[in-house]
Amino acid sequence: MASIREQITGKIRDELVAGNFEAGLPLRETQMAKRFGVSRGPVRDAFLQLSQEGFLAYHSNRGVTVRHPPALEDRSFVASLRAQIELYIVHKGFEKLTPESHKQIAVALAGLKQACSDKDVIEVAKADMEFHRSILQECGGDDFIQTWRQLCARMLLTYSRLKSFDEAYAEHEEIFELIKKQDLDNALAALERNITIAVEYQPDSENGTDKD
Amino acid sequence: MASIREQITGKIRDELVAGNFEAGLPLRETQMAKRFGVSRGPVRDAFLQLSQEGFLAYHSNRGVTVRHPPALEDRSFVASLRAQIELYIVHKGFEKLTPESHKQIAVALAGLKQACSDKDVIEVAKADMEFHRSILQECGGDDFIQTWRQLCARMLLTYSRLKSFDEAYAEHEEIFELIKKQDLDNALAALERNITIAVEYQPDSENGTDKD
DNA sequence: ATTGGCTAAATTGTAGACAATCAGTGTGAT
DNA sequence: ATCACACTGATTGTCTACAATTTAGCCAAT
Repeated sequence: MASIREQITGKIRDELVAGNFEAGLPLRETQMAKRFGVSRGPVRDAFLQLSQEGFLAYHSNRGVTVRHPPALEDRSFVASLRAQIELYIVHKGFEKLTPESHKQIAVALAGLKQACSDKDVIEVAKADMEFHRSILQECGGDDFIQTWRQLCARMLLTYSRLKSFDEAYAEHEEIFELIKKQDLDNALAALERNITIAVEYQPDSENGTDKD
Repeated sequence: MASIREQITGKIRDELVAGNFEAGLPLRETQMAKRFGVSRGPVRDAFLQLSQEGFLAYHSNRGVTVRHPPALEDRSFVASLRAQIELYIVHKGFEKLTPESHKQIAVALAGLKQACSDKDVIEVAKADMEFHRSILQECGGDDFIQTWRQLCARMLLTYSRLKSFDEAYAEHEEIFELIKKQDLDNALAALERNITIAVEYQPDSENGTDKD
């Protein structure tokens, strides 16, 4: 069973991805603790972790605030870094994939399918990441997952998929099929398209960050 | 004045960079708390933060262990990502640099000079990072500094400069001079050389990481 | 009107005690 | 001999209370 800290971290992260809190808004330890019916300790830990993950900005003695999404001009660079990491890991670990690996990825893909058919944007965003994460995991990319997560966090703060749910799912299914067929080159190309295309023509225009 | 958590985090990080703890070694909250004469709270926070920074590996209910350095084959990729971030930020913020910015960077450079003349490897490593950090800061790269830090952490776990202290200093001084001269192209080239060259021909051969 | 410092409320930072969990060890049944 | 299971010591996870810090409002002095 997951610890309270992990549960709290997940719940707050979900709300941040969902955009329930506007950028710059301060989150109070007491407020969250009361809301989830726990003490401030785990909430504090969650705030610290989410700050490190890039969702919150931490200010000494003044608490945390919801971090602003990256500037418009930086988003494609973030996507580029993320794509490079995924391509590197998949390229490196492609050989090691077993039928068991495929099964794990298939589970994640099924989650995405469900989320898409439910038309639940937040669940789609989470399932999208989980699909990619499972691939990285199976390719033995543990060493880079933390950095990858940070970049994803930056992208998730502005998540708004342009494509229809059906198209979104189809893209990922294609990636999975190419992986199963062991067609490395086309799998990498499909991955790259999927990552970098999502960042174009974002409506949002906020920017900046904070740090003490 | 810095909070206890920040002080503890810094001290432990220094020791990790210094290589005082071998990879895989578990660090105990009680042990560190006693050692620094504080309660477990701040130590716990420090462990959590250092885990996110990439220095420690966190295991649910079982504490943290010193993380293994990246596999030999991955190190140049880490360096490449780090270089891309620095080049991107400097390229983007070069215009914004003011005489005051130059002053800030000069301070960091002076710190490096001191560390080099003291021939203190750990201090050099820290001053090296601080020099680069100050440049990124002045170029307005706050948004990427966290990710940059993670990559640096991965590199620092195997820090062992091949060049002499004098050469190391000279490289950074050159970067600074080119920045002052506003020679963007050569500054970027010098930066890239400085970052990517340091990673070649490392003796170490440890690898891997852990995650629960 | 503006600045400066004082006070009080809200909030984060730290300490210490207790609960939950895990790794190892020994014991007994098969 | 081997496996299952309870027990124990060590360690992390959580809670509550208290200390330190910041912020905002107020009042007096210029």
